Amino acid sequence: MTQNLNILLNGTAEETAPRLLGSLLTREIDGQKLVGRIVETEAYGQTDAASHSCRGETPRTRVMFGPAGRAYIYFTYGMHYCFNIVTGAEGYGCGVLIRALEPLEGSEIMQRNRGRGDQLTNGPAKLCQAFNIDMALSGHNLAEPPLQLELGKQLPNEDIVQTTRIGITKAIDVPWRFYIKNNQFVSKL
DNA sequence: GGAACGATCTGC
DNA sequence: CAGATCGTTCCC
Repeated sequence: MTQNLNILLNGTAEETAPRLLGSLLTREIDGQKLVGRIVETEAYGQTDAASHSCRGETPRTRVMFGPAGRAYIYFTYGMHYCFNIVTGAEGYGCGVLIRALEPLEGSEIMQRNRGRGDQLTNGPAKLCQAFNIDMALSGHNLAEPPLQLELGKQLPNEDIVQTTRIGITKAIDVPWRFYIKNNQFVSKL
């Protein structure tokens, strides 16, 4: 499994982002298990004005420049966490933001974590709250519990929509957002 | 030291 | 559409 991740994550963020669609994210907390299927991703590259890594390595972005297959998590707007999968070669800062999941297992716990019964994982900060992902998991190796990535088989191109990214003010024309066509758990259509 | 600004979400 | 709310970055 670890070897498997390395093969896929060797690519750049924009190569990897569409291939992560359909993969599973498993979270274990207090003996409970949460599972979600990745349905929306965004790529952030090193030479990308919208990326945290574009000005080089800083204390905050250090994980992005580390080995692929780790979790780059950041805190934003004074209250939200977002979760990325680091890709690419060590020393090259890029990653894939996970924007939405389809809940497959443990949705009752996700509801409790979210404090509501709907909109559990259809947004980057929402899914972090549902999966209890915060800075404690920064740099975590996603081949290991308690947060694991299990690669799915690559989806056919006709099932993937490619478009521009959301919520950014720089490089707004770069088409590095990918989501599963007709999936109701995507954050925004 | 200080100010500006978020890869967002929620409720009005 | 504005407010919440604070760490990071950059400039003086």
